[in-house]
Parts: sequence; C-alpha cells; structure tokens
Amino acid sequence: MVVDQHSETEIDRLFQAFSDATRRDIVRRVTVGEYSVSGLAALYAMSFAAVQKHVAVLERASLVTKEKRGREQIVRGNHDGLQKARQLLDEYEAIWRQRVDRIADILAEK
Amino acid sequence: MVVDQHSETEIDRLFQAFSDATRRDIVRRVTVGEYSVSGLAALYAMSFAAVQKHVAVLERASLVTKEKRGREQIVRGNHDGLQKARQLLDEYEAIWRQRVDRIADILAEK
DNA sequence: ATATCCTACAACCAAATGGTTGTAGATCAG
DNA sequence: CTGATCTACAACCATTTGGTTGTAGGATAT
Repeated sequence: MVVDQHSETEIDRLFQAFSDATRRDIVRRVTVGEYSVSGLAALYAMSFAAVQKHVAVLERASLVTKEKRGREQIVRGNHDGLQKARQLLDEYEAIWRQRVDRIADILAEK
Repeated sequence: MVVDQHSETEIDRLFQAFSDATRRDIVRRVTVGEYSVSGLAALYAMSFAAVQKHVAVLERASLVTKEKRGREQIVRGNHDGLQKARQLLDEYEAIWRQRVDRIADILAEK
C-alpha cells in the first residue's frame, strides 16, 4: 500500500468518529441547533468528561466545531467532515459502477 | 438516546470497518476483482493472520463476502454495506439541507 | 465576595483493536 | 503417498478506546 499517510489517517479519524452511536447522535443534534458541552452531556447517561471526549473526537474529525462563549463552549456541526466522508464513499460507489459497466461490456461482446 | 440497538451496532461495525486504511484498500481491490485471502495477504506488509482478521471485520460489516473454492477462500466486494453507509451519510446531509432551508426561510420573513 | 457553573485535563481502569507466532486440518500437485 | 499451500483459530502482547473520578481555573449570578 503506497498511500498518502496524512490524508489516510484523516480518513481513519473520520470513520472512527462515526463508529459510535453517541457521537452520531451528537452530530445530528448539533447540526440542527447549538449546544454547550454540558448541554450535550445532560442528554446522555454518562459523565460530562466522557461527552467532552466524544466532542473532542468529533472536532478532530472535522465533524463538529467548538467556539468559546463566556464560560460555555458552543458546539456546532461542521459540514466539512461529512462532505469528505460522502465524497470518499462516492468513490467506492464509482468503483462498483465501473465494475458493472465492465461486466456489461463483456456480455455485449458475445 | 433511545435508538434501535441492533441496527446501531451494525452501523458501528460498518464505520469501524472503514476506519482502517488496509481494510479500505482491501475493499477497493475485491470490488474490482477476485482475491483469495492469501492473495490479499501477499499485498501487505503484515502476516496472513492479520489480513485474515481484516477480512473477517469487513465480512461482518457486509462490505465483503467470502466463498470457499477448493482450498481457497474467495473474497469479493459486497455492495450492501457500502449502500447502507452511503444511505446513512445521505441522511446526515439531509439534516444539513433542512437546516439551510430553515435559515433561508427565516431570512425571507424579514 | 462568594458560591455556582462550565470547562479542561490528569490519572486510572476494563475492554477492544491490531498485530504477532504457533498449531492443526483440508485440499492440491507431483 | 508425500509435501506444499491455504485456511482457521488459539494464545499472547502492546496500544487505543471509552469510560470513570478528582482537581483546578475561569466566568457568572446573587
């Protein structure tokens, strides 16, 4: 495998971030509206610190942004990460379509 | 969070499977053509057993299928997992679009 | 001024992950 | 038949992950 190390670990982080139900829920929530970290923490049956870590994972994956406002940290959705993930999966879908086309061509030759 | 446990852990597995560069490479390869597990193992700087585990992770995520042929196990791409992942991300994209529409409506009211 | 709220971060823990080596059973080739 | 190949799986190991509690500091409200 000779792949760009930087972007590959970025993609690792992106899908890793999506692979947890709590984090996916956070992403949905903060895309619709604003939440402070403690506001999010109130929603789940886990400690504030645990939610804080989830938000940190999402931020590193560009799925969420944080902005300090007074004593609160406001969490909002970040479209960048989602767009990158979707683009990635579109590439895999394109490989499937090429394969289907290739098989169709072979059948047509007969 | 009151979510369907079964499908949620399925999604966990799906994105978890995508969060590793070797596994993503395997998915691309076996979508284009057929590979035995040892055929795949020859491509990477890791043991046969490690690749075997990666394939197992992909199989559980419905990103790949295995079929025994003689003494070999043939690995092929499985479109189901990819489709599910793409559908999921499309739902997140839809949330974004709703948000954009909502903001546009508010602006239009003024 | 002081108590409360929100956040950051360290230290710790159990379980999962990604890798290894080794063993054993099928299947194939000569 | 024998040896080589392919796979499955167990046992082990280091690191990461997802959670906890505790401490400390900055911002807010009374």
